Amino acid sequence: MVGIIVTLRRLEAGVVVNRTVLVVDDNAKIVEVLSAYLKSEGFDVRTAADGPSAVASVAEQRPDIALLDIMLPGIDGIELTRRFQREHDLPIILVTAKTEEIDRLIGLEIGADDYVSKPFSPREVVARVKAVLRRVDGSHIPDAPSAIEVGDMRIDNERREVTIAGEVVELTRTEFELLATMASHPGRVYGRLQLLEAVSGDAFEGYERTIDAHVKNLRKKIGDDPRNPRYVRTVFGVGYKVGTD
Amino acid sequence: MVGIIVTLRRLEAGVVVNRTVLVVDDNAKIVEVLSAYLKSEGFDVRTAADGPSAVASVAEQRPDIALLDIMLPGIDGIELTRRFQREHDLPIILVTAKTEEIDRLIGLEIGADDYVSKPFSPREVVARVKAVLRRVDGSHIPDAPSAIEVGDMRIDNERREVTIAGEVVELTRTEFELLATMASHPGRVYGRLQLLEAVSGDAFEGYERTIDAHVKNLRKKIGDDPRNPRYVRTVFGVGYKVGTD
DNA sequence: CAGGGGCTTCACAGGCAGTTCACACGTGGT
DNA sequence: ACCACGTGTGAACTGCCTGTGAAGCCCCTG
Repeated sequence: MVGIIVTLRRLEAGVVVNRTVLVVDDNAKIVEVLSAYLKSEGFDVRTAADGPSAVASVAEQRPDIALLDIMLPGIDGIELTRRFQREHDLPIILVTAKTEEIDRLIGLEIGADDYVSKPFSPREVVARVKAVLRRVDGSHIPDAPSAIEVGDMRIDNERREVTIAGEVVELTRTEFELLATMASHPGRVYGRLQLLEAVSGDAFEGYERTIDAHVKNLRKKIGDDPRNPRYVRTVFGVGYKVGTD
Repeated sequence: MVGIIVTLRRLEAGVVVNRTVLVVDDNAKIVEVLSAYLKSEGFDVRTAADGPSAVASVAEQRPDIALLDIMLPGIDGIELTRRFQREHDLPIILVTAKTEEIDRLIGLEIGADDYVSKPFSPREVVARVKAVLRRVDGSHIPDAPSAIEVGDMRIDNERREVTIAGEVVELTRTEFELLATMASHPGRVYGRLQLLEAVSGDAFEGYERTIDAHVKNLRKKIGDDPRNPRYVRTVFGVGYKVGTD
């Protein structure tokens, strides 16, 4: 069981302080991947592998937000959520193994600020962490515009929704991640390995050409012709990019 | 007239040099992935697939840091660590297959500067490489160069795009690599073998004159006259260079 | 447990890019 | 000025890269 704490910058008595995120999961790999992403986004990260460790970590120093797995040794995520919210008014994002659990949790009025179901992409988690922090203290969190526009296409990270000329386009999780990743830096070229990592969290396993398949499906849905693309351009021998030539 | 925007560099006797990382692993894919990420962060990367090759590579030219797999044909990573640290005072990051091995290794006081356990994310590795280099020589490591300017030509690595006086010039992958490689050290002369390696990743197969063909095509696209070049100059009997005379 | 959706992998086809060759031209040395 | 050798160049050839449809697999759903 591992817990991670992450932070984004915040102004405190005139001093710039990184936001701290506590990540709690017993899967070391998940913790590692999330840590890397959160750190690269400017958060400070602390980790815990089980319930009691998480409690100790929060008691020692209150993080700005906690990411809790539900299945946890010692004390489970639900109990932790109750305790942290009551005692520390801590924003919480719960991680569940099954989608259906979310409904049950909401029914139980657990009161977490957001939920993420596995499998999730690191990008998605980071986006939600930022969203919750933004919502909670309404402040300026650098980066992460909630929506990006490329031509008449609009990518809304918070709602996880893409519209073209106002029309909603239904995308799968992977397709959205692919598009959102590339659109976060329009014009920048992304290699297949980078995209594979952004989509699956691991660049080492998996077939690079899988990305091609997703790009194909994505293009079909957004009505993009590979020969004359408006949105997703292929960069021969390198990868793909979105937007400006 | 040469202008450099940003880059991962260090001043050495007045000369700008990229940091060099030696990646040693017998898994070709891992080497490939790590190389890609490290290069995209502005590092020069050399690779070796076994112990003896690594020794030869370091003897030939000392890298700034080495990334060693523990399980290695010929000479294992632990022995390499001892040798490199004793003989070259080389910063080392060890890669292990099992987390538990790390504790054992620390117990053995191998003296590596850091450890990474598989599976790891490429980002994590890059972060640790930077951290170790920062720790070792105290200097801040800036982010990867986003663009280099030579006269009115701008080479944007992130977008993989070249503009001259604001006009975009369409280049193939090889042409871009060629130009970007030479432009990373304006004024420095590159031999055909060096360029062949930079472009194909392998200097030992291929015809040197192939570079000439690419230079020809490149010059045509950027509007450079071989007799009176503004950007890519021929160094008779040696190779090519970009920029200042 | 049958159905469906989504992710991955595979095989094939077409096209673009890389390589090579041969010859013309320029360079530098004698 | 001549010669030898390195370089510029256009065209043909080869090979790699990408786009694509289809099949397999896994997980979730009803």
